[in-house]
Amino acid sequence: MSGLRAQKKADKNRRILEAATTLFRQVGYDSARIEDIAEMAGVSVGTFYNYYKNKGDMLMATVSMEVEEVLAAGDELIGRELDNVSDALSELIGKYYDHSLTYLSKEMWRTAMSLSIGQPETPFSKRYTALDHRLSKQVCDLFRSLQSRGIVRKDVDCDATGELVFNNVNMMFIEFVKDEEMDEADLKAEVERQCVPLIKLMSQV
Amino acid sequence: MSGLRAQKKADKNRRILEAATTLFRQVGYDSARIEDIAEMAGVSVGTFYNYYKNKGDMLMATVSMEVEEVLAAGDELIGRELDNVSDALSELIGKYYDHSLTYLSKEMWRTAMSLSIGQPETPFSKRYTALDHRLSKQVCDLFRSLQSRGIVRKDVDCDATGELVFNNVNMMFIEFVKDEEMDEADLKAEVERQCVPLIKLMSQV
DNA sequence: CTCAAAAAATGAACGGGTTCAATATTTTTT
DNA sequence: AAAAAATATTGAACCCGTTCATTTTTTGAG
Repeated sequence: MSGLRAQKKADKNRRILEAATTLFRQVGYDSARIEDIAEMAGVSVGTFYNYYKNKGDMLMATVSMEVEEVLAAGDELIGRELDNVSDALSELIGKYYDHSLTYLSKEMWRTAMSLSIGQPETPFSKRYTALDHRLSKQVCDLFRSLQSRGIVRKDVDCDATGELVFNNVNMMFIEFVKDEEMDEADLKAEVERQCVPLIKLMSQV
Repeated sequence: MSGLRAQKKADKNRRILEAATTLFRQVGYDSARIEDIAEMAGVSVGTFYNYYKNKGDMLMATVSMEVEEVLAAGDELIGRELDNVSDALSELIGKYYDHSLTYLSKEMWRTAMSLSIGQPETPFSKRYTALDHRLSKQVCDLFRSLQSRGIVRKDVDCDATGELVFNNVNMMFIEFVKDEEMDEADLKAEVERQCVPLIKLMSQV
């Protein structure tokens, strides 16, 4: 019987993850001390560090979950037959933004982004960056899909434009999480404002 | 004689700033301990905190200096009479990037950005964000200047497009400072690749 | 010059993330 | 089933940024 160890491990892993996400949302990422998380999970501080490399790593589990779900929703959208760039993009971006606060608070997003920029060599940062790239790629894919159906001009470079749009969407999202006052409607309005001119230019005449 | 106090204060301020920037560049921001900075400046740890609110605040002096100089160079450029969007933009962005590592290392930039996102309510973040906005505004101004001289199409929204381009330039700069391998040429090539299609679209036909 | 008030300097102590040597538990071997 | 080996747990100790009560220095009034 060598299942005992694996069983306990899985159980503890789950309890730690649960305790951490609960506390992050309840008292905020910064105020949630490792000691508290460990206590709530019924393990010692040392054990916490056997399961997660550090506090930031705990976030990645949640960030990953959030972004994976968003990516899946996006793929579903690309499969559909949309008939103009503006609506298609609005809907894709809407899915990104609507989902963004499902598991994560603004503070958690800020921390994730902050870690990803501040410590680019960590696994955390590399995973975060990879997720970002997949999102960026998805915007490119949407454009390509629309282009193949004659909705986007043939001479538009879908990769360049997709990245351009995604970078913008992402930058606006950073402003969004930096500002507790800003709500989703404000965010969407800002993106709309900045991207509309570009979309007009790339639409079939 | 009440100049003694002010004199000493200015002197210590200078010594602390000098020690900090030296150490930040010499051993890196993270590895430079407050204790070391204080010792090199010939003051105590407590005194360090009388002069700067915290470690991150030390960075802002340097970041400010860097960005102010870049902004001045940019203004000079806008004054000149350039005759096509692509060259004008390349030159402006070139000025941004060429100057970027004059006083700051990549690690220092990363830290500044990381702090600015992670702790948006601090004076540090607010100052950083304000500098960013001025840079963004400058790109808009360049476009408007070109538009008034018939080089950019009349129907282009200079603010929307300027922000779009700046956001992209900024995001590429983030990638640049995140990656120690990446050099300035790589950075410029990436921006070129992403922005060229947009520039074509906005140029006068 | 003296002294009380104001300003500045100090470093020990604190807090919280992280490490690690010692201890405990589980698995494997015989 | 006992011993040895492998694996997991533990919490005290460490590091470093930051704070704050105490001490030192400067100033201006009498």
